[in-house]
Amino acid sequence: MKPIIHPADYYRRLLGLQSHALKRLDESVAIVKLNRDQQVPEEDGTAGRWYYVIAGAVRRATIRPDGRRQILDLMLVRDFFFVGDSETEEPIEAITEETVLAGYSAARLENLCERDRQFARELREITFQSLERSRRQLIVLGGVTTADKVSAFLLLLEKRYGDQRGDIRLPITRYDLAEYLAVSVETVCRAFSDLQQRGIISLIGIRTVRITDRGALEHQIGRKYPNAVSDTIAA
Amino acid sequence: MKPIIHPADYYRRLLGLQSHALKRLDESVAIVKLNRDQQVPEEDGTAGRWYYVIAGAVRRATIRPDGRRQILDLMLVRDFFFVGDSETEEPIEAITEETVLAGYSAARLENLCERDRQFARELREITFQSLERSRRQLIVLGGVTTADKVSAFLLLLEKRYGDQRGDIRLPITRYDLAEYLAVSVETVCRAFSDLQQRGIISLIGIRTVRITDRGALEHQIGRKYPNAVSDTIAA
DNA sequence: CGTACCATTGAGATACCTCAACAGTGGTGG
DNA sequence: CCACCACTGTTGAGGTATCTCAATGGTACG
Repeated sequence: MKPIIHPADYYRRLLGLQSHALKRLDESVAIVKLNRDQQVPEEDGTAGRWYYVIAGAVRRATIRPDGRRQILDLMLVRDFFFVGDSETEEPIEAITEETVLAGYSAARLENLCERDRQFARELREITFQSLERSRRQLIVLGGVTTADKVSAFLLLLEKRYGDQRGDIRLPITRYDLAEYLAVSVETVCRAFSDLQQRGIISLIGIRTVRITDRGALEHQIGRKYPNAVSDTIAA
Repeated sequence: MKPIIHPADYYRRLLGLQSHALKRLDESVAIVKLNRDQQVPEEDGTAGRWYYVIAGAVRRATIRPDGRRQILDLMLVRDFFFVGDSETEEPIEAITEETVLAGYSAARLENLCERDRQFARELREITFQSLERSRRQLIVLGGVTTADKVSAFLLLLEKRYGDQRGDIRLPITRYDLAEYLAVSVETVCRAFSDLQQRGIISLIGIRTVRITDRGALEHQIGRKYPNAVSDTIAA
C-alpha cells in the first residue's frame, strides 16, 4: 500500500541527526513505524522506553471525565519522549500516517549512563527538553483568546516546519489542535479564519499556513480581550 | 521579628522525610530561608541546583508580552525542583513568608549518580515528578470553566494540605491562583463563591476551604458549559 | 456513490474579561 | 489611638469570546 522504506535508510538518517549520545546506541535502536491512532509500544521489562521522532508526530493524551480528550504532550520531528511508568492511563499514539520512531531500551540507556559521563549529561538534557516542551504548552494554554493560542502554536511550529517563505505545513488536524489547545474545533477554525481575514496569515491549501505578518502574529500572543474598552496595559 | 528555628531542626526534619537518596547528601545540603517574592538562589557553578521544599511554597513564573504574569510551576511542601539552565527568563521566587528550602548542588548529585545506581534511579524519579507536576497543571488548565480549574486545583491540594475533615489551608493568594490558572482574579473569586453557594465547599476563614461535597467537586471537573441546552455528554 | 472524516460558518446561550467600587487586613507613622 | 496606605478579597455591570448545536462543503477511500 505504501512505499516501504528500508530500515537502513531510517537508520542512516538517524545517525546523521544524532549526537554522541545515540551513536553509542546503534546496536540497540529499534525502528518503529506507525499509522494514525496506533499506540506506541510501551513495555520493555520495567524501565520503559525512550523514543525519538524521525518522521510524523505523536501525542500523549488523557481522557477527561466528560469524555473530552486532551493532548498533554505533542511530539514532533526530532523530539525525544519517554514511555513507561504507566500507572497513568495516558495512551501515547501516532498522530499522522507514516510516523517513524527510533526506540531505545531505557534500561540500556541507564546502564550507559553509569559508564559514560557525557552520555549521562545528554540523557539529562533530553529529559529537560520534555519539561521545556511541557512548559511551552502551558504558555500556549495561558493565552486567553484562542487566536492567541493558535498564534503561539504557529510560531512554535515555524521553528520546526517552516521553510524560508514562512510557510508551515501543519502536521496535525484541526481536531487534534483543538484537543491540544483545550478548546472546541469550531473555535480553532474561527481563529484561523480570523487571523486570515486580518491579513496575518494565509491558508495555502487546507494544511499549509503562510505567515504574512509575523510582527502581528507575535504581538497577538498574550493580548487579552484586545478589543476591550481600555487599552492601557499594566506593566 | 519571627521565631528563629534552628537550622538543625530543619535538618532533622529533612532527614526524617528523605529517602535513601538524600541521606547521602547530608554534608552538602544548604538550608535556605526566604520570604515572599524573594528569589531562589540560582547559580552553583554551571550545573544548577536542586531544591526540596521543606515549608512554604515556590513559583516559577513567566511574564507575558502583555505584562500578565503566568505561573508555570508551583512547588509545594515535599516537592523537588531544579534551578538552572537559566537561558530562560523565568524568575523562581518564594510565594509565602517563611519558605524554607533544602538546596543541593546539581554537580554533586550528578557525581553521586555515577557511583550509586540506586541514587541515580531516585534522581530520575525526582525529575519525572517535575514532569508529572507539569502535566497535572496542563490538565487543570484544560478545564473550560474556571470552576473546573479551581475544583481540580483543590483536589490536588487536598492530597497535600488536607486534614481528616477535608479542610484545606490554601498556601497561595487568589492572585497567585489566578496566575496559576491563567484567568483573572475576579473570576477565581466568583468560582469560589459559586462553589460555596452550591454547597460543594465552605470557606472557613479566608484561606481555608472545607470540602463538603467531594463527589460534586470531582464531577465538576471537565464539565464543559454544564448549563448548556443539551446535557447529553458524548462518550 | 456512499461513507467517514476533516473543515468551515451561523445562531443562540453561557462564561469570561475589564472596569469599578468596596470590605477586610496588616503595617506604618503622626 | 487613629489615619493612612498597600495588599488581598469580593461583588456588580457591560462588553467580548467561547461553547453547543446545527448545517454544509470538501476530500479520501472502498
